[in-house]
Amino acid sequence: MNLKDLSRQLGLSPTTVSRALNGYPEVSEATRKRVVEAARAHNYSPNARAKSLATGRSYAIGHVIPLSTRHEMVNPIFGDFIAGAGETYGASGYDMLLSVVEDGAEESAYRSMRARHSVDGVVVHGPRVDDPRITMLHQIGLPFVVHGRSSRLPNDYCWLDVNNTSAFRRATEFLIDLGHRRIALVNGLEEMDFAHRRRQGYEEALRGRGIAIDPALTFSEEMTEYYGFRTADRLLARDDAPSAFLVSSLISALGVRRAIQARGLEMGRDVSIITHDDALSYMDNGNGEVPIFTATRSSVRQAGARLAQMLIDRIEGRAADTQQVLFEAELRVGQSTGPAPTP
Amino acid sequence: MNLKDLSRQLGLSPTTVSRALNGYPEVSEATRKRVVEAARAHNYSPNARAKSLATGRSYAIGHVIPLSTRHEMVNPIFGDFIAGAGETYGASGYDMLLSVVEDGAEESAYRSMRARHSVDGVVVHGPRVDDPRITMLHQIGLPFVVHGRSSRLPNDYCWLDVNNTSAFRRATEFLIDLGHRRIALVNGLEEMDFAHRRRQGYEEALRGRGIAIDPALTFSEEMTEYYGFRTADRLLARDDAPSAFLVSSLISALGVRRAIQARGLEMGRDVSIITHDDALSYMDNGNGEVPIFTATRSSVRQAGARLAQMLIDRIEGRAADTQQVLFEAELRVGQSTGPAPTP
DNA sequence: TGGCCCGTTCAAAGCGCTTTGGAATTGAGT
DNA sequence: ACTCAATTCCAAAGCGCTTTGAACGGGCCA
Repeated sequence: MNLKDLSRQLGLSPTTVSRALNGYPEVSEATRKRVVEAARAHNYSPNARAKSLATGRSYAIGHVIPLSTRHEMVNPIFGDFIAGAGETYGASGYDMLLSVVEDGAEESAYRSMRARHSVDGVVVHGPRVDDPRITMLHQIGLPFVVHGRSSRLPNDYCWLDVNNTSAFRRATEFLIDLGHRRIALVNGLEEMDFAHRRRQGYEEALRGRGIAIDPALTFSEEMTEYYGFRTADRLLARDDAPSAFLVSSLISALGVRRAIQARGLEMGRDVSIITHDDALSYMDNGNGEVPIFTATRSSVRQAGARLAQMLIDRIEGRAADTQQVLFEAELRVGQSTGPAPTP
Repeated sequence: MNLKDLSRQLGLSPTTVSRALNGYPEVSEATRKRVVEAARAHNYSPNARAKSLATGRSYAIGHVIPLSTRHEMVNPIFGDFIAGAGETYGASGYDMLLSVVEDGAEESAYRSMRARHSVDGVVVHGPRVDDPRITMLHQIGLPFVVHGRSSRLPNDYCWLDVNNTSAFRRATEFLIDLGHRRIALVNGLEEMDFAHRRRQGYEEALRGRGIAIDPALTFSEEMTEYYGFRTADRLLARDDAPSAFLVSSLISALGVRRAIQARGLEMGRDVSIITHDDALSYMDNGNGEVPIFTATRSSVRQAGARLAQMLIDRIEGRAADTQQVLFEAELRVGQSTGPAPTP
């Protein structure tokens, strides 16, 4: 069933039927009603390809995700982000086009989406401190929004970010207030902007309280469970072991906890942990009761929903080209922190 | 830059240029070369919408995922599955269209994809024991493949599944061989086909060895960390606590381990665990060395890649409509299992 | 030299929709 | 009765591509 068939059945021209369905005013309410009902009865939806060819709009948003596990995207938070964005897309009638590419092929993927007119805009995931994709997208004129920011670039694009610096500054200060002096930072890859900013927050807090920064206590890697375990395990073996860990991911925090427990120590008494928590649906950190981990928390799913809305608003001309939204993470105190043990 | 522009620049007709780029034989190698180079030089890719309108093919595959967390999709394994499928799509020139929908709206999402001609086929995720989507897709004639199976339906569709029954049978037998008699089953939702089959395997093994099935030891819920913790915590408080746990998800297994350790017990000595392991990229269960958990293991990413290939082969007419692939899970012995403690 | 075939190119139609620029109908105003 | 504007509808062009059917030369054979 296509437009022509439908219009023939109704004894109307395709023009009128199209207008009736798209809410144009040049058609009487009586005919509109007749048309809409017939469309539903025959289960008619316009051919999306034809429609988009005619309108020049594709009603689709592109997401390019690199394959490599070095990157933080094909990873636990991805599903939740997509769920949030997908919610928004569904409500606004957009499709989501996912493109999984080899590392380094991201730029050409964006170019291809542009050349083939397959999307109206794209979402940039996992920006680096100095991310070439952003300047490139500007150049080729493909509307985009960024999940996160790129510190070293001019701040003239559209982004949504968590205030990573303040979150980790507050978390560090919280630990210092509890008497901790040796605080390890188990960070993500610091070429990633979020990790870079988290380190800044950590360092600001230490400097602010006149505590020297010990490079032997800071780590930057891909955030697996094993990374958390291995790092904590080695540190705890030392004489000058840290009394607290600040961790960038709940997954890695699980590893840190495992290392602590493997040594017969107790989390929250012998060793404290604060982790960042993306509020993932399946990793609920305490399930509404007292959280297991004290955490800086911000829902990545909500971020996805909001960011998608920003992009659509921009595409449809309802919003400026440089909306910027900063979420503040909440510091939720759980069972994993306590006063620093006296030596 | 479109076909017309490009052909004008070359002094050729659009026909010839199109044929040159699509590898048709009616064009001399000299012109083909000239055309291909010009296309690259001008960074030309055909407008995907126009192309698909003309060919009737869309070169896109649809994935519909329900929002609800009751379902197992917007969840840890989703990212890995997509990564695998995306790999295949990329290699074959297909796009992936993701549609996130309210629970229960899945069928209408498929219908809409069909009516709007926005995909050439779809992947069905998380089939129930008796899944209406499968019969519906048959009816509307949209090519599809299923990740998993639907036990109670005629077996005449295209699927790829892990042999869940045999995996859990073997795992159970392994525990029995170690002397365990009270084995708890911490399963996923048993309306889901995979969980249903896992229970079958578990029961077959017990029956085969003449061990009575204790309903008080089997559980069926959404597989969160907290579910594992809570379930194990309660069971271990009992006088007749199980000596082993068979768990359907690594995430929940983490919760079980936490409960064990919280009681000062040791995993692998006091209490054994076997879990299913989807070989997720960021949850590496032992990192190449001795696995932490003894596990039935099967890569969900590989499943995604293979299943995508099956669908494409089918769409392009290279394969039968009812290919069926059964992966056997590998039983990897790790540190979480040991002989049953003597009471 | 005429006729035929092959290799190469092209003009034009068509995919299913939107949208421009009328055309037909109606009703009110004078 | 006639004009004019508003209302309601339509024919046709166009979006950028593929594909059918035909044209055009040149080489080859008789």
